[in-house]
Formats: sequence, C-alpha cells, structure tokens
Amino acid sequence: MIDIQQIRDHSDEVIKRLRVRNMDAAELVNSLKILDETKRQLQKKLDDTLAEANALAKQIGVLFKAGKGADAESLKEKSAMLKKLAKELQEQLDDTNKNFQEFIVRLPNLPHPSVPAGKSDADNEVVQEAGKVKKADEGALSHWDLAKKYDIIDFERGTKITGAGFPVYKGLGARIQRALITFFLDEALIAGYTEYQPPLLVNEDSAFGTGQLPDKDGQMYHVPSDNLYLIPTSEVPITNLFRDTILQEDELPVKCTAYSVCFRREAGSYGKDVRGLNRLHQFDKVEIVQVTKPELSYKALDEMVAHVSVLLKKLELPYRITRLCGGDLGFAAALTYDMEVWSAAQGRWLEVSSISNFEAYQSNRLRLRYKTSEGKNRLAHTLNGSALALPRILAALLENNQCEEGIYIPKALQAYTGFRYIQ
RNA sequence: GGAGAGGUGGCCGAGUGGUCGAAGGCGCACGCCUGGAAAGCGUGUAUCCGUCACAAGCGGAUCAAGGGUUCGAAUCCCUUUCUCUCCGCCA
Repeated sequence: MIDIQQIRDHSDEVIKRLRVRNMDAAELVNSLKILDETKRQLQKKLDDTLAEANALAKQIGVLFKAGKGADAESLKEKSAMLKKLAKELQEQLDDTNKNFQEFIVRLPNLPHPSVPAGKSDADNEVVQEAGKVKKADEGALSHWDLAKKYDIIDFERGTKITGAGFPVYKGLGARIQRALITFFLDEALIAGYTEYQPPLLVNEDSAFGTGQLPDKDGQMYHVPSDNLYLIPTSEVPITNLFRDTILQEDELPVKCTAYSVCFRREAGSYGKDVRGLNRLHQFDKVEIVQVTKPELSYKALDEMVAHVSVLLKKLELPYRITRLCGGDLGFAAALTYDMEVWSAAQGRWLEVSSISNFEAYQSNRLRLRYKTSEGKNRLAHTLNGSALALPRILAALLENNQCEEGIYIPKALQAYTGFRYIQ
C-alpha cells in the first residue's frame, strides 16, 4: 500500500499520478487525510490518558507499600475513570483505524513517470522488438492441432479428469515441459538467483501481503476447510518469505527463483483467447524475485528484463517488450514490462512474462525493511517477473517451429530435452 | 486424530501480580589496551505509533495472538494459534 506520508505531504501529486491509471482519487485521498488526522488526534488523547493512568498506578503502588492503603482509595476511583475513558478512546481509534485501512488498501501504486497514459493493452508502448516475426505458411497448424498431431498434450482427457484448462502433457510433451523448467532454473542460477521450492498453498496473511487479497479474491482457488489459497504464482510464497523482516543492508539485493505450479480461476474468461494453451487454470512457471534498495530497483528491473530477453533469444523465439500503460498496469506495480512471443499460427503476440517493480508498495504491506548503515529502517523495494511461464512458450515453440521433420527444438533446449525434434 | 509440555529481545535463558522493555550469558558494534590480533576491560545493542525537523528529548504500545480479572499483568483466567514429546495414521 501507499505510504501515508506521501498523502500527508504530496496529496496533489498522488492524485495527479493516479490519473494515469484513469482513476480519480481525489475523494479517496481527501477521506484518507481526514481519517489520518482523526487517527492522530485520538492517538494523542489515548496516549495522554494512559500516561496519566500509568502514573496513578505507580502512585497507588507506592502508597500500598508504605501501608497507606486507605489513601489509595480515592486514587483508585480516579483510575477507574481514566480506564473507562481510555477504553472509549481505544474503541474510537480502532474504528478509525479500520476505516483508514479499508480506504488505503483501495489506492493502487503510483505509476512510474514513464508509464504511458492509456486504457487497455492496446495502448501499451512497444519498447523493443527482436527476432524475425514469421508469417505462417499456408496450412500452418495451431498449437492445439499440433499437440494432437504429435500426441503430446491431451486436452480432452484433462477436461474429463478435472475440467477445462487442465491439460495433460504426455510423452515428449511432458519431457519438453520438464526440460524447459530445468533450463529456466539453470539460467536463473547462473544469473545469481537462489532456488526455492515454496508451498503451493498459502494462508490469508500471505495472500494479503502480496496484494492478491482483498483485490483479486475471486482469482484464486480457495480451500475453505483450512482457509488456504492455491498460489496463482510463486511470487506469493516467495515474496512472503520476507514478510515482517528487517534485512541487513549488505544482504541486498536478495535474488530468488522458484519453479512452481500456478493455479488461476480465470473467472469470466472465454473465447478464442482461452483455446489450447493460451489461458489455463493450472500451469507451470519459473519466477524470479528481487528485493533491493530503493535507489537500485530500476536497475534491477532492467536487469530482469535483460535476463528474460536472453531466455527468449536462446529459445529462438521472436519477441517484443511492451511498457504497460496506466490502464493495464497491475494494482501494486509502479512499472511493468510485458514480454510477448509471436505465435505464428494464431498470428498474434502472447504474453509470457510480466516484469514489475513494485517499489515500496508491497514492502509497506509486508513490513519488509532493511537497516541502513546509519541504523535506520527503510522499506525495501520488491520486484518480480516470470522467467518464464511455460504454456505460451510451448505454444509458440510448436507454432513457430513446425517444419517437415516435425517440431524443431531450439539448440539451447536440446541439451535438456535430449531430442532435436518432436516427431 | 488422542495425551502431555511449552511459546520471553538476533540467539540462549531468568523472571508467578507492582518501579520489567524485561536479570544473566552469547552474538554484534564502538572504545580502551596491542606493533597487529586474541584475551581482558568499558560502553552500547528491539520494533511500531504520537509529538517533532523521518534529530534529541518526552509520551504510548509490544514478553505467540485476541479477550478478561486488577488501581497495576510477561506473571492470574478464557479463547485461538504455533512448536515440541509420546501414541495413532501415513507418502
């Protein structure tokens, strides 16, 4: 969440920057200012009352010790009054805090100055395009047709045993999945990331910590009997490793990578966008996460974009990088680059990675800080990105690499698959 | 799932109603000492909120979490939660 200090000091600036998200935050910001003021006044009154009560209790203690219990009686009465007052003030303060909290979590992160205005993904700014975008040959097959042709993904039986959006990978399909995971993890290790294997279920605190709750409640699978959520990305458990943590300055940057299965309900999705591997309820992803000093977070963002670019180059896939516009920017992100690969048979770009700098927005919620060399605690910056999400990579590999021999496996991946073609 | 024990500061560990944010130790930081180091000695060493200059100082809160008893609770009571031990079950 946004630091209240920013609203206290620069509320106009906050409102102005949120306009890039097509949000009119004036009313919300104003309410927050009032609530913040009320909160502080109540806090002051409460503290003063408690201070008086504390002093009184000490006095009574001294009297009792001196054997003057009788003199303490009148003080006890006064103390009872103060206590009653304190309780009332506490209740008011709790209410105000609750309101304040409800309001402040509704404010998304402030977009970075470079974020273009815009309403939808159509307004995203293409910052780079690399690799040759192939025109699909006559008779080129979509990946779902290719998957069937080579018998590597069984969508129908996935639907039978679970439901739509839960494909079954088979034979070379399963093996290429495994190869991709290992390839991505190895590349992350070389880039200095530490590998983790997190739980796939998280509790409410964690879901709140990274902003899935309360914002994207319906997007996660929920296990009511234990009140746990299936992770939509390993960003959730990994970033939450650092919840309520004060790191030492020399521990930064923290770089983590994790492979995990991800689960998304994708309620409301339909149409051709969800065909085949385009949008699934369960999929595999390797994630990279960084925790950095504030002044270095944009350098880290560039580094992460470069890392993913290398992966795509090694996979010989045509890709482009877009900078998300205000309307498409995620709630907690200040700046996001999407990485998209070209899907030859579908003739469109598929998002395979989303790399974001959350600045201090997540850490504020997570209470993730670091101690500076001066001994002061500051909020760290958090970043994450997919490196990479598997299904659309596989879709692109199938569609772009179909040839007479079958499906060509890029050289870098052959070391992992052990085969050169899917035939 | 059943029975029992327990959750105190970065760690270990005292503390069963009063001046305890908390003894002692370890660790860490700084200083003295030293040619340098070790040892030794000394000092310091949590977090959040408010006031304020995001200083000092002052005030408040925090001994798993929440509630209660009391003038006063780390200490007593209740609830929740987590950990450990034994038993059961089990990849």
